[in-house]
Amino acid sequence: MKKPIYITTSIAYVNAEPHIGFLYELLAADVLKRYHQSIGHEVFLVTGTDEHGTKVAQAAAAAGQEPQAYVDQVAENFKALKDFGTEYDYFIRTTNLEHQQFVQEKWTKLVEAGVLQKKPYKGFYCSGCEAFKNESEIKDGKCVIHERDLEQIEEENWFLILSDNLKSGIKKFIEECVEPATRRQEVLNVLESGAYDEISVSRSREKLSWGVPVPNDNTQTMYVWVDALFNYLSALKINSKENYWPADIQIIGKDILKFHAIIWPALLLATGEELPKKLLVHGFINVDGKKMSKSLGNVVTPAALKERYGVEATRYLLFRQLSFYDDSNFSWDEFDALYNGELANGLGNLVARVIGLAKVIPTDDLASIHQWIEVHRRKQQAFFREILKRDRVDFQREVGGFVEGAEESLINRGDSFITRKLLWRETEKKSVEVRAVFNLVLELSFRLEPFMPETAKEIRRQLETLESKPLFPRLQK
RNA sequence: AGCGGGGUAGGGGAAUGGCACCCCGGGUGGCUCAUAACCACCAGGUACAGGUUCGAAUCCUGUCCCCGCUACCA
Repeated sequence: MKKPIYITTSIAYVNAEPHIGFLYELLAADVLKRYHQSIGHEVFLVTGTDEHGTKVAQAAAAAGQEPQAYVDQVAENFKALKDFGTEYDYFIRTTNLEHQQFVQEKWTKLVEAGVLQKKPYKGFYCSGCEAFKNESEIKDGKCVIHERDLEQIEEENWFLILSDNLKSGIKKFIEECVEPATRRQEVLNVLESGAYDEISVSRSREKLSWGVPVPNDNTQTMYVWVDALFNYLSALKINSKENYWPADIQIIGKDILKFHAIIWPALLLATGEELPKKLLVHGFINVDGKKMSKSLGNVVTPAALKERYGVEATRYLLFRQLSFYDDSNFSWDEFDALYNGELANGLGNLVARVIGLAKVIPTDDLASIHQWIEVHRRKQQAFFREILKRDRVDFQREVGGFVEGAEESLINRGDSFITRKLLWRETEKKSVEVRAVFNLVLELSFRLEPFMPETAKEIRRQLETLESKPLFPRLQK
């Protein structure tokens, strides 16, 4: 029996409401889960929230709430992304007591392994970065990023020490598991620069009170990343599924690559755990060319997309318009154009055409539709197996329903076929051709199923009943 | 400053050394089954200057320009 597939997203930091970047990541995990399930794999998908840290405490204070009450409330907003058909199996929260206990056990192990050491530390601390800065990051006594004065701090902190041995294990991991290749190179540079040879992984309690206490050291709180990264394992422990490790696919954003490609494998190697098989790194979504931010007021929320396009079309549009592995740009106009062009005029219209024509397929012929469906299901399974063998799934292409090895979509092929064969004339004499295009739509429904599961089922329902109902009504200006 | 990403048709995006492709928009013709939808054809493109190569959007060097790593933020 093959080990079940374990897929994770990053856990979202709860100092703000969810936006479409996180939804996109979660949807990608969901699509991969559906690909695997459709070929018979068991899958466990975990997402969740990272709820510790100074910024969360500050956000709570700003909202006039106790941190726990605040995170309880925000976590619900992230859980609600299930509305988008994201079938996660477990939602991990780092304030979960079992998780915290788990992290403390791991911490103790890391100390025993000699990887964590407490050392007096004298350094320059930037309150903007919430990190100590080394010489290359300081200019004229100021942080080069924040251009603000640094605090000189002398205190004892815990450090994660990367031995040469650990580093070579990390390097191997990066070379084999990080996708896409540009990210691989980027993070290899960081590893080799030595900037992460010693990482401060605790903060004094006064500075950071909202976090997991360091075991046997009541002066220190764990750095949030140590706490957060272990969620991928604690989620399994909590569900008694430890045997699902190592993760098959971990999906993250490019901003947290260093933590996942350097610190995470270090923690795993040092505690004798296997490393994840793949780290899939996505880019960011800009809005009208600018980064999404509260101050610019250009944050696009999942709810806004859902309201305009509905869940199924939102899933389609995010994957079709945006480039998963690179940064890309969101604009309402482009989404509208794509919705009308490919979903209303393309897919929806084609299904309606075919239903109309299919009335000439002899009834006893149509009675065997279930067999046709099974044929297509098996055909798609073979295709999906091929897709999953690739280093990374090209979501943008797959969601477009392209014919294998061609730059033509099945939709265009169907429309073109109907027109060339003039299927609406003397239709009763062309039942062979009608059946061909009918089957093409069946195939399309399976192809799109990981992205638009409800639509796929609805297409098959309409084909079985020959009852036409617009799938994607045109958007009016 | 440093690190990283990028510049592809009028707009937006693909293309991991091998026919530059997709969506929107423009033009011409066709069709009227279908959601005023669809089909065919046409026009139009790799920022600039060199180099490597049988072959470069892709690799190398240089120039110009844009963006991210900067509160909030994936």
